[in-house]
Amino acid sequence: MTARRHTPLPQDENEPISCSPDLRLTILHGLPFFAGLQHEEVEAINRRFQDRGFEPGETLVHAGDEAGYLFVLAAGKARVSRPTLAGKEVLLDVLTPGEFFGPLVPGEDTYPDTVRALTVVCALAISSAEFRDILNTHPQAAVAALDMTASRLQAAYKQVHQLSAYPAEARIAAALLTLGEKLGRKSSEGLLIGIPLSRENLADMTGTTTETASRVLSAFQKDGLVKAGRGWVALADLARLRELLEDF
Amino acid sequence: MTARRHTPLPQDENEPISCSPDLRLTILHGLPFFAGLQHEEVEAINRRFQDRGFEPGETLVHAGDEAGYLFVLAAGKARVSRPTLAGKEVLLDVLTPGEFFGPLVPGEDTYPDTVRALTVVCALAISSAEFRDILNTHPQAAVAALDMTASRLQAAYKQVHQLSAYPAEARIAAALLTLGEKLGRKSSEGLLIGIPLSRENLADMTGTTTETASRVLSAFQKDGLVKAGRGWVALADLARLRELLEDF
DNA sequence: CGAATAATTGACTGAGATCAACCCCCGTGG
DNA sequence: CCACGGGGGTTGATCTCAGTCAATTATTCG
Repeated sequence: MTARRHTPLPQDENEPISCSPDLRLTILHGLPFFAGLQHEEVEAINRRFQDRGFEPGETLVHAGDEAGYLFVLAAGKARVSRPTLAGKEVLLDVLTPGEFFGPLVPGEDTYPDTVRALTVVCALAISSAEFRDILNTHPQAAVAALDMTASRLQAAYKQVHQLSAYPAEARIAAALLTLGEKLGRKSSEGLLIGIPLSRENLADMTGTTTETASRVLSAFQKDGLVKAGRGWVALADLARLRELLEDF
Repeated sequence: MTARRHTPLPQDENEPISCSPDLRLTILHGLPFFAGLQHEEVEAINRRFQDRGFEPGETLVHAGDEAGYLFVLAAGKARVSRPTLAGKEVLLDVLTPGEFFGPLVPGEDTYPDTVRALTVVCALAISSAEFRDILNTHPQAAVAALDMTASRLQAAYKQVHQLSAYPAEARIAAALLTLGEKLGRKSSEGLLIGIPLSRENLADMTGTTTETASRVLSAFQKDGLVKAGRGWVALADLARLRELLEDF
């Protein structure tokens, strides 16, 4: 028996922000990139971006496609995954507003990863060359980009470490805790992970299979560590979940 | 029978560059960070760094230590590894001249990783705050730092992907090819990997054990793909190694 | 209500970890 | 020079975690 029928996920908390022109400026101002800049500077930068909206599930870019544009995620969440030759997908990251992806140095000619919208997404697109120009003329933006990239690098290192050293159970616990930190919101079920999260997704990000993810999650649920249903997971006992990680 | 007795590694090609004061300027000028700057600017920057030399095997920073300084690797090579609670080490990266590590944003208070010199190393140390100041005032340096970090992020993603999707044999082949690209030099044995590389090292970076690394390497050797001995590996047949990777 | 998709559960299998014995270098000191 | 010792490397036997295959049950949606 699962914890509750229907999804407890805010199903249309579709953040009402779309890509409407009048909101772009506000959004840009709020981005860590341009936090310290003058209004006129942001306006000038604003003109250099195109905006594009995406529905949940839509693909922003497809791995292998020509890397025409660099995207800055203005609103919403997106998943970055890399396809395996065997047809599987490995989930590498979840992007939140302010983060960017795409060809940073002009040499990269195809996207290595597929990026898909998890919620309603507003993305700002720009050519690699123009983005570099902005970075070169606005040191704060460059430093902000560096900070974000450095923190993503740390997250990736953490993932490498865990994949190398931990068994499946611990990796899934770790993934849940990371997701909870990044995307968690309080709910009656516990710390609810704020994106649709299937067993398959969880398997993709921990290097396991749906079956293993399901078994581990069932075990966790029986022990009262999590509550889970079709497409969602909530963390019911953070402390014991962390504790479980220590044992490796 | 191994391919050859004694190590074919250039055992004292200890790049004669030390941290001597008169060479620091030259080194700084050569770093991608400061490539486009005026001589006077580099001189000013130079004064803000301390230099520190390390012998092969010496530890630059230890995981868990207070993250006092940020280091820029001026000369030599160093390995970045993260210890497991179980006492193992996962090799995350090999740093080459120009790359940096340490607390980039002032919040990071302890080093997450251990960094050890692989060769004679000259490192330039600076406080996080001062480094940020340099980045803020020299956009090109910030963009260079971003480029390096972005490329390390890509490498880390690649590693995550491989750990999740490939079996041990393929991961080892991939690791060898990556090392060959980054550290390879031509030799009579083939493309010789220019750092001491034990089976254990290889295991650490591919999430396997010494025994598995040894078995796989033996198999590769029997097939003429590599030549290996105590502490070194050379790639004898790049094409077939790459081909082997395709089959997954 | 069905049809489609997600999740669960069980039985079987296999890649690779673990445990253990042994060999080879290579440095050291008598 | 040789005896010794230790660390890296190899090889084999066994065991186990998790992947695979397969059947069944939930849940959502048209």
